[in-house]
Amino acid sequence: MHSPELLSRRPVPPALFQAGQTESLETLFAGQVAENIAPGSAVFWEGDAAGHVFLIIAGCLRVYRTLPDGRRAILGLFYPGDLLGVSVRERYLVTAEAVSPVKLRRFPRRRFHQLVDETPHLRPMLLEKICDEMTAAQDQMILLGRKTAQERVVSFLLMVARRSGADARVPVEIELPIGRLDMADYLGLTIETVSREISKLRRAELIALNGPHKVVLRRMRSLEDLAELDHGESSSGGMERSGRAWAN
Amino acid sequence: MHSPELLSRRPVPPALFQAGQTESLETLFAGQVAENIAPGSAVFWEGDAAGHVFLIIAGCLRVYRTLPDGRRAILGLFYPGDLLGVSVRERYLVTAEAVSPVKLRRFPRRRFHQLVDETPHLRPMLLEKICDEMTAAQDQMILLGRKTAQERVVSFLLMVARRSGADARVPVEIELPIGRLDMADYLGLTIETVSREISKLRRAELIALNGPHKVVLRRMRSLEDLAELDHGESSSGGMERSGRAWAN
DNA sequence: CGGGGACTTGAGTACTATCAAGCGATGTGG
DNA sequence: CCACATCGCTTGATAGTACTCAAGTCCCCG
Repeated sequence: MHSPELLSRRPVPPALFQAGQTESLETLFAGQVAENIAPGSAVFWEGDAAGHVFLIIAGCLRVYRTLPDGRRAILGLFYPGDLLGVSVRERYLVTAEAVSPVKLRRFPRRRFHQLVDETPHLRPMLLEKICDEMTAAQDQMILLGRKTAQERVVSFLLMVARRSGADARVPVEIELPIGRLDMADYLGLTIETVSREISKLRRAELIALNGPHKVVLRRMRSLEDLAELDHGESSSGGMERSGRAWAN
Repeated sequence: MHSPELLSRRPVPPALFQAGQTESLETLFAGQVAENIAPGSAVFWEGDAAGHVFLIIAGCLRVYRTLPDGRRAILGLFYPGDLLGVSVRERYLVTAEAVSPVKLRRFPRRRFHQLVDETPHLRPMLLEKICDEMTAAQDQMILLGRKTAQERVVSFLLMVARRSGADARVPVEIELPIGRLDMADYLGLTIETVSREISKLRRAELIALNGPHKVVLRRMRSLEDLAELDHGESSSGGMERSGRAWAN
């Protein structure tokens, strides 16, 4: 959902020069120690006082909220380069947990906002990050509200492929960052449905599996058709629509 | 309820703004003519060049996106006081349409961002607006991904009640801003399911109807239980949870 | 008074969830 | 080294929620 190449033409604010000290938001974190988070441990919990902003260096995190009766919804996945906890709120509204071994740097939240606010060329960068997050959230609302199980799973695979930088044509092998249960909670499905849809895709020879976490996308074009891409997330031009044209 | 007169201060030419004169984001729009949009007409379309930011003065708008095969997902509803089109993107990613007669003011987008960027006390206000929108989007993802039809409908009714400023106890009458089809596309359901759930709530005497658009919430506490409120949207303290404890 | 739109209700279906095994890797202890 | 427990995933059988298709009602408006 982050397509930096399309957005990088920001109008640079005509303003005072800070002598090019901080080039980007990331450099704010350069002085902070890198921390390691083990898979399954939380960076922060829903309800915690929002003390820091985090820059992800390596690994993958899940951000989720839980209903009173235990149902869980994963609201986003965070990758290297993403900022976590930029919200203006005083408390985190979600829980953030490492999925794989994560490396990150933290920065006090208030000071972060203060620094960004004082640095003209950083302000639009923060706004853009947040707008990207908003766009991702909108894509997700469409997926959850209007896509079928199959479309959700395929959309997810394509999203992972895109984030892996694999715009490449034909057989792309991707590594799924999360397990089936996380996929289910991210896609608004059950673990069994996710598993079944993946099996169906495999039987249809649109994908192949090298273990449960390695997926080869064998026919990108067909997959893109199946995902019912809306314009916001296209990664290569699809042509005509085919109904559910393949075997069950 | 949403007093438009609060937003239409003195008409001050935007060019004259100096630090200290602008009290809030709304005042930026004070000098712009108010436009009227008829129900069903669009303010802008998905894909349009993002030329303006809009301040809603009166009425209600739906913001949606459509999949290639026609399925529609309403991503948000906009009310007086809300800002529309604040995204940093060069094109609108959604369509915005008036539901009821809408009154709004527009402001050139780039100039809006430039002005906000140059005005220290406005910057945090914009950030906060966007963070609020993000929070709403997260609530919606939980609703769409993990709530049942009944919970979605009840959540919607309570959201409308909250926005109507009705924190009041007992029998609250609310006016639904949108019709059944819009509710369906907003809640990720079909029109029939929405209708049926409302009928069930009526038969259970949790609500009453004065025509399809006027709903009396007769037992707030029970409704709140049924909505499976997560912490982010509580409007009055609920205590214990009750399973689906009422007749079908 | 008739037409149309919005909403409601009914009957049958389909998709996804639920419940329940089964499978295959990994890891541990006897 | 192998039995055995565990965990994550897959598969099967069945159930149930929400969808689809189809009337039917109500109300507004011409």
